[in-house]
Amino acid sequence: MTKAMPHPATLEQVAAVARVSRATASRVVNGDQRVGSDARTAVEEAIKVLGYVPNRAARSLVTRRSDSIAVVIPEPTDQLFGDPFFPRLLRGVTEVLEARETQLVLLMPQGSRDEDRLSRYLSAGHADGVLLASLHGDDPLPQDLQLRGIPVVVGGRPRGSGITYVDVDNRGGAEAAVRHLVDAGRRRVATIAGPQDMPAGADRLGGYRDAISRSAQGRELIAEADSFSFEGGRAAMAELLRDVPGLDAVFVASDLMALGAVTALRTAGRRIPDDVAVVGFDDSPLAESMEPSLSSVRQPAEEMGREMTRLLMEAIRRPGSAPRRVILDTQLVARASSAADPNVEGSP
Amino acid sequence: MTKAMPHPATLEQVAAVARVSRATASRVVNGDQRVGSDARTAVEEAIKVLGYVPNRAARSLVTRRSDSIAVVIPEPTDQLFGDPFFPRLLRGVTEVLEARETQLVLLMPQGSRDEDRLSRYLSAGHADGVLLASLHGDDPLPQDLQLRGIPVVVGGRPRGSGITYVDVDNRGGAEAAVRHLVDAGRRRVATIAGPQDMPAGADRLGGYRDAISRSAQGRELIAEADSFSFEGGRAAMAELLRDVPGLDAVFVASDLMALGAVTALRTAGRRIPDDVAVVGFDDSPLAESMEPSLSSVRQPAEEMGREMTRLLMEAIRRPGSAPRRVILDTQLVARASSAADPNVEGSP
DNA sequence: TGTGGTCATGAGAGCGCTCTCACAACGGGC
DNA sequence: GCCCGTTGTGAGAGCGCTCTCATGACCACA
Repeated sequence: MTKAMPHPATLEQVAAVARVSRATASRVVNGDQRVGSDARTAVEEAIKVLGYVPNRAARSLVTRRSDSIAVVIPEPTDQLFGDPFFPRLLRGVTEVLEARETQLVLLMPQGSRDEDRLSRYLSAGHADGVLLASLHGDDPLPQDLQLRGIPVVVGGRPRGSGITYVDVDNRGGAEAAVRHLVDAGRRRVATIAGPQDMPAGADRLGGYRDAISRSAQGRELIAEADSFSFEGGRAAMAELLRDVPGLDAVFVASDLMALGAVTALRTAGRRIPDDVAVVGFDDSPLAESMEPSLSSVRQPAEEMGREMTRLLMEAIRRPGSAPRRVILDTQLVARASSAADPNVEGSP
Repeated sequence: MTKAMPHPATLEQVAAVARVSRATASRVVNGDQRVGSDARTAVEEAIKVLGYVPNRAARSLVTRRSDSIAVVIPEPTDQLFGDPFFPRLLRGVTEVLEARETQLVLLMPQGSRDEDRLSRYLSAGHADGVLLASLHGDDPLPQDLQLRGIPVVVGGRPRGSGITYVDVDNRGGAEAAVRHLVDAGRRRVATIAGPQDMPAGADRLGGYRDAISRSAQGRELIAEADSFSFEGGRAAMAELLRDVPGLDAVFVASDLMALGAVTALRTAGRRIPDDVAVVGFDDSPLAESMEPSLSSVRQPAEEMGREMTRLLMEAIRRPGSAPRRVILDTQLVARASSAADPNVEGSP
């Protein structure tokens, strides 16, 4: 079954076949311009014939680059994403790396022992840079690595400063969602906010406030859920209905919470969107699946992955350059749950 | 900001500090038993003092092992999983690799050009083995790699034979779900099956058939959805209600389809679980979130990752050993949607 | 024809490690 | 006392590559 696998071809062999020196062959492989066209074509031919692929280990050994970057995903991240945000992010990362012939090494530390190992691993220069997926709370890891001179880019707004990061425009997305509701003629737009100790939670609430302050509706109508969960959304909606029975729209800071909110609204006998319009956040597959389909704010996960990777490659190329931050636009996807109320539409 | 990063310590330096030869230092690092205790402690001390971490590139160069494995996730996989099956699988993989000091290189080929590159990359020996996440249809990749002598383990049942793979017990899980419904006193248990050209779809339907054939209910009540989607589930449920208005339970081959089915049941005025009990498959976060909460069959994603990795490491250690297959147990998580019908309970 | 410059090419060192082989020291069997 | 095996250690080759430096060919200009 197992075929005798001959050793992969070496540069030496390529050179021999092409009747040039190893140095010249190396130049061709690495795109050095100063090679005569005869030699170049001969080498290219030899590479094709032998199926030559450079040996990364040997190359790394001398260049002191690993041509790979590490993607670090700390423990509880997968809890956060009920939707495939995560595969999408990775997809974006691989897309950019692919073109750069760089490898993605995935690290998922669980517990502090793993984090130690990770720290040692990274300081040993086994990765040229590090991508840190949204960390929980005030993780010291990015600062740590930065101090060690290892390029880092964080996904999501980190606590500290001086760190390059990419975030989605949570604030702007929330603001757009609320504006959408107001523009549709809703007069009492409430929000169900996520936990305020998470940047995403706080920013989305901020966006709601921005929009309300610019609207005719004077009062803010806020219920804060203690977690981005179904039950959190349900409870917060029940609370809102008790305090503000007359509300006619609600912006919910996550789709899963929105599902909970919709359940509570149904229980209370409100029709969606006729009585109450609902907009969620994330645009998870859930959103399209709900009845009625849920309007939601879409996060550009792939683009986030791409942008993080671009910034990291840049930081690797130019060590010591100033930290940067990039905020990516979100996009409101309007669906049935926030369709304009036919009774109200048209009235001033 | 960027601290001058001194070169990481080399084995040579460790040897010098410990006053032994490089060879002896190497023996200690690699756990060779034949080292005197004096030398051993001296080297260990030196390693600690210098913060020595072996250079993987140099090691790989001579051992011809990469001490890394590739995890390949072909394009459309993320569509399939609305739930975080995928992060959980990777978590399991990293868990095992961690202990083996092996790296995980993630590859997400998109399109055939990427697959070519991937093929070349892997044949160049840049990974000691390959983990293939559930592939779509009859991907030739596993056979390909196997022929090239590269150890492969596939997640999910592949089309061909002679390949080591790990799968969850789709059939058994489905059978348990249906049995659960029958045991709860349901008399007309239907199923909404997934696409039959996917192994998971076919196996889950097989499980339903097994259970029905062992039950008092003679007739199989089957509707086949054309995809594992919300809409597929909704349409199939509507069809079932038309053909078999008297059904009192339904096993749905995925949670997302179950959500669609529940919607259709509601529209038809059926109460859940009083009139119709529902059980899904996947136990995604969705299941717990639904109203009523959805009973579902849980897949051991982490364990799948762990087992795949174990098998791969084994295959790497012993090249040419016989292909193996491992089927992991699924677990029925009973929730409100399949609670025993109070009207029926107790009656013979 | 001599001189300086550019350009293509090759020789060779050396990246950090493992592993084979040689060797010294020692102990026991005859 | 001789030979054998065992055990701990070191010397050194060499993995496949990049990159510096030297070399020789060629051209332009004086």
